[in-house]
Amino acid sequence: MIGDKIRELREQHNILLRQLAAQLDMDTAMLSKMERGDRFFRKEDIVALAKIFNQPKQELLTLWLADKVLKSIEEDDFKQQALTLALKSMSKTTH
Amino acid sequence: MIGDKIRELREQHNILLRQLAAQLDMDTAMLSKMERGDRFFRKEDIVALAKIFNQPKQELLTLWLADKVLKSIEEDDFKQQALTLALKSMSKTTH
DNA sequence: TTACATTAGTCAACATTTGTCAAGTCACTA
DNA sequence: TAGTGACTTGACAAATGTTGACTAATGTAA
Repeated sequence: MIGDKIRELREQHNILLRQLAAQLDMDTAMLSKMERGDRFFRKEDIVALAKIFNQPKQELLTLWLADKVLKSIEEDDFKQQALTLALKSMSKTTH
Repeated sequence: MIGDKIRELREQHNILLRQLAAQLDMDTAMLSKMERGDRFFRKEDIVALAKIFNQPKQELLTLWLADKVLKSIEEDDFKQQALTLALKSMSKTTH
């Protein structure tokens, strides 16, 4: 999800994995895995990427977080209800 | 959240921590922490608890999962948007 | 083939979570 | 007051998970 987005942006900008990886100071293999959803981006990387591609930081971070959420409940049924419940319980405590 | 629920059920049934812990084959200290939200229940424990207290499994698991979700995004802004997004992206892929 | 981009696999270092134990608090009451 | 039972807490090691670096494999175009 966030990986797809990053790949899309990278391709639009005609940048190679290796080049982008260099900009983020990470291993090419690592970035490949991240784009493919095998590994997670670090938050700082997302921020850096927003800058590099001139995207609203919040949009990318939201995508990234949503991935994290989905991963945390991977295997389960009840996902939907749990998310809905989490959302509800959040709006109670967050002003 | 799920912890509160379990504690509530346990007290309604007049069972001691130590007794319930024994039924779940775990340390009393552990169960205490779980009820108080310091530690996570394992999924199997929730299932066992549903049986013990004669509750709909799904209801308890949903509470439990929601806790997991909330924990996975603890520190962040964008929580709400991310959850909403996760929810959306889920309903697309889940039939 | 060669050259280059990407992906897959492995592994140790590091981080997080878990379970256990002992000591602690609290409320009650002999 | 001291003793008891229920529960909580903190410290720690063991178990488990995650990360990044590296190398090997695969794909692809010339």
